[in-house]
Amino acid sequence: MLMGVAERKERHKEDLKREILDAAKSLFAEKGLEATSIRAIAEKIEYSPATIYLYYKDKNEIVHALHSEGFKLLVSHFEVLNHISHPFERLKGMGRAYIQFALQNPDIYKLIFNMEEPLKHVANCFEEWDEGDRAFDILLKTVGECQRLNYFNGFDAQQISFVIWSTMHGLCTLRTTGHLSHVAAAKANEQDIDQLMTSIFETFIIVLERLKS
Amino acid sequence: MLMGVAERKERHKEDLKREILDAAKSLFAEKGLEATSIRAIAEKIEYSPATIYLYYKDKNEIVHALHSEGFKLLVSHFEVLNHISHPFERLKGMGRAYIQFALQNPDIYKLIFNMEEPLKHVANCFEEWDEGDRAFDILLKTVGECQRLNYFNGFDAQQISFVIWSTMHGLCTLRTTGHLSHVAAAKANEQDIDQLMTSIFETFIIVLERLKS
DNA sequence: GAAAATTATGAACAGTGTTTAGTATATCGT
DNA sequence: ACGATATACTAAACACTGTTCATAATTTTC
Repeated sequence: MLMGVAERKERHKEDLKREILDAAKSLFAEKGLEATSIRAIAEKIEYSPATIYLYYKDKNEIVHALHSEGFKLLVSHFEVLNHISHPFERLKGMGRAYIQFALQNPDIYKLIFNMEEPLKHVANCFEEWDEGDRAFDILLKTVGECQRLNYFNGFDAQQISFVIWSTMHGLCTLRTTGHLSHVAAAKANEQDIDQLMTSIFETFIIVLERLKS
Repeated sequence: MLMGVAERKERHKEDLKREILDAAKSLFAEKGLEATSIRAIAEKIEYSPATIYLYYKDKNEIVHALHSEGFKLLVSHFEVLNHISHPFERLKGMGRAYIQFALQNPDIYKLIFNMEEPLKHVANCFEEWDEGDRAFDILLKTVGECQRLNYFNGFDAQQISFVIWSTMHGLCTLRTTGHLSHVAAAKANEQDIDQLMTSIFETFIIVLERLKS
């Protein structure tokens, strides 16, 4: 077999993996995770269901591929903010990026955070969540830099980082599951739900700012 | 038909509903939500799968019954704290109760919060989430009382309530999905995960206390 | 005890993820 | 160019799932 041919086939193979992933992503976004069948993905890319299994071991592997991709996207959103020199301003930017990511990719967000990962594969887990750890490290580092400017005085950087992550994650989760909208509606708060979310975020920022001594 | 007989049958019917619910709850806790089949529930109570459908319309109705029960349990955990006169102490108690509830009933917790409710039934939704709204109202009221003691000065009670809910919910969700453990492990923080969670909670309490003017 | 109403079920339907045996297709050495 | 070989693909089946429905068993009523 010629060298070039092998490459072309390899490329084609990668292309099909991408096609599968894209089809899966769009169907997940449209119908949800559980409601999307392998057969539906296969039909979308005009292949037999069995073909999917030549490119991905199972449905979980597809989910994890999207998981990994989603995380890299989130981290890339963070890295854009590196140019902001003031760490607290950067922290604010990260919060906004986090919210934006959750709102723009609600299904990927749920995929990443709201699902207990299949405990099985250990090796994979490490690889996947390296991204997660990196994201947390960026947060931790930023909080540390803030402390040198007298933010979060007297607090442990890691603890504060966990609190911040919890708050942002909780807010996004309540939003994407619809619970925020529900309670807001019950409180006759008819304003735009995203505006409510933004104002909650801003309140949180003010809370954090008050921790500056 | 005698009057007493009708009552007895009605009681039996209620008993079987309970049996189904208990079987479902234990199986959900053991195997998870999606992994538990109607057939498995039926086998556990030693009835035919079809029988389940004489007592519950669908699997969703079973889930919602547990949902409703779980919420009432949470609210009851809150109401025990009514005797605490100092509102901020009561708020702390609520936080602890919330965490305890999430840790002791992780599957019910996920059921309530981490699932987008089937959008279908409107009437049901209202009933179910009355409990949710009540829980939020209790929080809101407590925050309001705190403000009269100069806590959260200059903040809107509703906004602060949402921030508090977000933080607690985020913390519990990160815990029950295993993400907290993962990142903590990566940070070589080998201490007990529940202890970590408690200390994050305490840090959050200190943050809130700093908002007292 | 017979009739009527209630309660329980076996079997089936349409769907799921996944495996396998077998078929096309493309590449290879000659 | 052709037969052999390796690759890519798929139809069919398996063991599940939630759910329905006609039928059977049981209980209650008269």
